[in-house]
Amino acid sequence: MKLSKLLFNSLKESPKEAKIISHQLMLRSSMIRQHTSGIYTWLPLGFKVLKNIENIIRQNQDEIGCNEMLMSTIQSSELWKKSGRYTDYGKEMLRIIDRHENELLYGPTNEEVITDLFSDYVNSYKALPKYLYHIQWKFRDEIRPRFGVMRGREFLMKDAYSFDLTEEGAYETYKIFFRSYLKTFLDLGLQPIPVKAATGAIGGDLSHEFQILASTGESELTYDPKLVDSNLFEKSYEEITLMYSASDEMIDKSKSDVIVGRGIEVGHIFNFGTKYTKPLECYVLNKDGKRITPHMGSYGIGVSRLTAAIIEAFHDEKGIKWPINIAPFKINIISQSNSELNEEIENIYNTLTSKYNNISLDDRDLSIGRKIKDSELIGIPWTLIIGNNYKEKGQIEVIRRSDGDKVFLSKQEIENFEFEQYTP
RNA sequence: CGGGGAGUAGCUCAGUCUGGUAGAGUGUCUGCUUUGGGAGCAGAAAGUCGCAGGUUCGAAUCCUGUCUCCCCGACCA
Repeated sequence: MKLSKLLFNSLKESPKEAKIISHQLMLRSSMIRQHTSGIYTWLPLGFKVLKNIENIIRQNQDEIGCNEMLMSTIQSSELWKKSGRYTDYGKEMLRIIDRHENELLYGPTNEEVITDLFSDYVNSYKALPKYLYHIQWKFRDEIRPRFGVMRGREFLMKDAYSFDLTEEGAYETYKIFFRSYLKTFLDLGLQPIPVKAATGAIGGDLSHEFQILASTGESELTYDPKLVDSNLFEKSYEEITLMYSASDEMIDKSKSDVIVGRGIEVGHIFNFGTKYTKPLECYVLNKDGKRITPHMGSYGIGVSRLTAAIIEAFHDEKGIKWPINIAPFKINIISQSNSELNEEIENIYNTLTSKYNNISLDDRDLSIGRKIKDSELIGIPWTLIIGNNYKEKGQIEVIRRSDGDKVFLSKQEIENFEFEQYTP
């Protein structure tokens, strides 16, 4: 994409409401704009990042046989009255009355809707287990929204729901999701710490949060340092859960040899048995024709929060440093304006675009210094400068955002350069 | 919800104490000069001073009410 076409306006100073680095950088780089407290418009750059994260999550869900679907944002209150949560959920729930005086709500989560749907569509034990998910906007009327999209009221969440015939089956499913979550966060370039967690309003007896370590994180956690391991996925569920970790309300004060830190909760998984299937009268028939109440679990990932969490993990004083598979653009080509090289540059841009399909060309009429600053702020993994060095020596300067390393390559070499081999 | 703070130009802020009719930096626009690290010069546009009411000859400034936003704490992906 040519940056002259992009709705984008970098800010030198950060708006005063932004207190944490990810919020500041998201505002300065035109990723988001606040609409009202805890509610944001995703501008083109932020939206690209959001979609990239979403796709990595989607691939991982699909890998474990999860069905993607899309449930509505607005729900009827009826099912919530059946499950008992219409009163339990309290003021966090945004309630809406339609013109016929019907009570509706903006969904904060989807256990009721999915259980009702499953109950209608699945009648036989042969269909189990089934995993369903969607990626949809949620609304929770937080007491105090803060830190930009880190704690918004409206947020994008991937929520999956599993249905198993037995408690044992549900436990096996829980382990599958547990491991899939580790892989998802590692794919996103993050180091997840799974911690035993309280189950809160969702209910149930088994639950893990997935935390990303960050000093600005909202939750306190303690963990065995061995959990910080980029090969964590190689270990089994049992091996991992033997290592100690706990979120604040579960902390065992007598423990030693553990690290106390702060984290950003980016995922949460629950195993809650028949908590919803029972009140909503969801059942399937077993081979004896007897009614069996399925065991459920639910599995959330905060997609919009992850954009902020990733920035918290990858930034420096100059701006964001996106991992290459999340970056809004992989490569940004910078040139001088009014250059005689325009045709050459256009060629290089087209060649790289056909290879990587996600390249930007900064064709704005600005000084080269300004373009470099913007490229750093936005956090594009590779910046190519086609300027004096190219004119004089045929060299393109290639700068890697992660560490600032530079190499000078010819036009020929650029076409064969392995840009994908990149970790921040 | 309790405690604290703030609303003045797109952004950062001064002006409010002591009332006299709107300022700076940055960004934006135009022209010229520039072009390797947020360039220089000249010119321009841009704000019903959050909103409503009151006091006053006169209100960004004083008074009353109200709305919004932010920060600290208790809940959550």
